[in-house]
Amino acid sequence: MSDAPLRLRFAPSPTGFFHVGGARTALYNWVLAKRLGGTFVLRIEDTDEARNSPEWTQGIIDALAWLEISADDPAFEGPYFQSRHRDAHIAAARKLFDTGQAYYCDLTSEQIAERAKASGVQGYDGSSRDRGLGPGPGHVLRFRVPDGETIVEDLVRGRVEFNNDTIEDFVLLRSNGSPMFLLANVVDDMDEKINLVIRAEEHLPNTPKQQLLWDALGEPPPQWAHVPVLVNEQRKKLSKRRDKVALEQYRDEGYVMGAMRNYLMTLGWAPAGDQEIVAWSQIEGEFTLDAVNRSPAFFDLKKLAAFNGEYIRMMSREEFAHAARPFVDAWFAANPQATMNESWLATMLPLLQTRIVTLAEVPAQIDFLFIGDPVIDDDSWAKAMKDPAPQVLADVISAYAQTPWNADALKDTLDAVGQTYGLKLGKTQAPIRVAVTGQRVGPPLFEPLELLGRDETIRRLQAAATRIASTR
RNA sequence: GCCCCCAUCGUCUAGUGGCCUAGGACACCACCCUUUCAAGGUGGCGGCACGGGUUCGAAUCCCGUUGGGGGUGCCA
Repeated sequence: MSDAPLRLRFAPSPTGFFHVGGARTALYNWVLAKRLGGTFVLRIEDTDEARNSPEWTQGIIDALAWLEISADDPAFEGPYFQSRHRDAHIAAARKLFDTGQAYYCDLTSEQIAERAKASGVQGYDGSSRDRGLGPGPGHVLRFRVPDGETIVEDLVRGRVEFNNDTIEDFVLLRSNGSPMFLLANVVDDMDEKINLVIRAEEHLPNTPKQQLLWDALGEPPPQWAHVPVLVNEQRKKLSKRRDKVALEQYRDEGYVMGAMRNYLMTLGWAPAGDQEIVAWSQIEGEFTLDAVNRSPAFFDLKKLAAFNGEYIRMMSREEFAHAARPFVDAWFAANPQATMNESWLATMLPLLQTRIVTLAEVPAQIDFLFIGDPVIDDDSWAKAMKDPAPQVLADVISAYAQTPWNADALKDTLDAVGQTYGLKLGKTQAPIRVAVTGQRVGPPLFEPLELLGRDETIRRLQAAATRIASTR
């Protein structure tokens, strides 16, 4: 490798939501840029006019920022837009044509398919190579693949050999004159002085073609590193159609950045030691490409969830309250009849921190506090209100009329009632919990009772007693 | 079809010829703790795809088989 400063790039196309696979590739590029003092170039490959849309570009920038790949960081350069370099791509194409390394071809896709069918050999057969065609309507510019073999030295996969006979004369310029990916990508890498390309393995078959282009244009190719693809449970490449791949969606569902970032890094790589949940600083200090795995990795939602729960538990109370806030606010916005009580929220939040996996679960755990009547879950009701629950309920109502109103006393009083029926506390609290919260499971019970106060608690207990009476 | 890549518990991985009776994590199961549910603790289940070599010695090196994946566009 030369002594030139390390320049990496991440080159997504703005054709949809930001993909978790793209996020992993971006992270691998970013961590190396930070680790080695290199530059991370963001290049938006917006040359597919049919599928591009400007809003996706902002989505990419926002998603990267969420992962703390910040446009404000000195290591970050860009974004550059490939579409603005069209002239350079075309100039490179012209140079290849002028030097005899590319030629025009007027065959349509249909004609090529017919010839392939007739000859039994798939792909384009190079039949226009020596026809001396110039540019014109319906003419594409094709690269004249030289004889020999192309050897790709890959930092992850080692030496990969391709016989040039297996590489067809690929298209550089469409018949409308616009440059194609293979060319544009190389010319931009050249212009931006990229010397290490880290991308997904699906690009490995493109690499000999691109390396040939570098040679033909008279520049030494960059180093390559092809990282394994991310796959679904069927072990197929993650796809936007089939799989949940939008990074934004995970963020909106309450996955936290640290967990996502840490998890993504462990798909194909592992930090030293027995710990895989580690600080970003450790990852930055340890990551190397030769330690990256070569086989595809399954993007496992369960493990992501486990990481997320772990990261939530690692938060301080303040961090957790801050992180949960948008989800609480969203719930109140959707439930205008509910009344916010900041102090109650602050009391409950710490009780939730070990009980949720995503931040989006927060509102459902505490909503009963802020609405007039809890929404009774039928299944919970049926299970909790079996005998002797009605009698327990009645006894608790009268006992709670005079108990000192604090969580400890409420617990002791309830326990005492239960014992007269030979019940353990776990059983005794069930009907009370359902009466007050509507649910059989939830956060610890006595703290919210204390918050709700004697009147409201007894009102809810009585409502439950009435409901029992009316269904008998 | 052709080209290329890959192959350690169900999953993500550690392992770079002896430290491996293969380690960790997720998931799963059991027990403990416990006001429900979690969290936490303890323990358990479970793997080097197969067949040949090389070597005193192979999860590690070589070859083959099988299996999986990627590519094969006037998409990127």
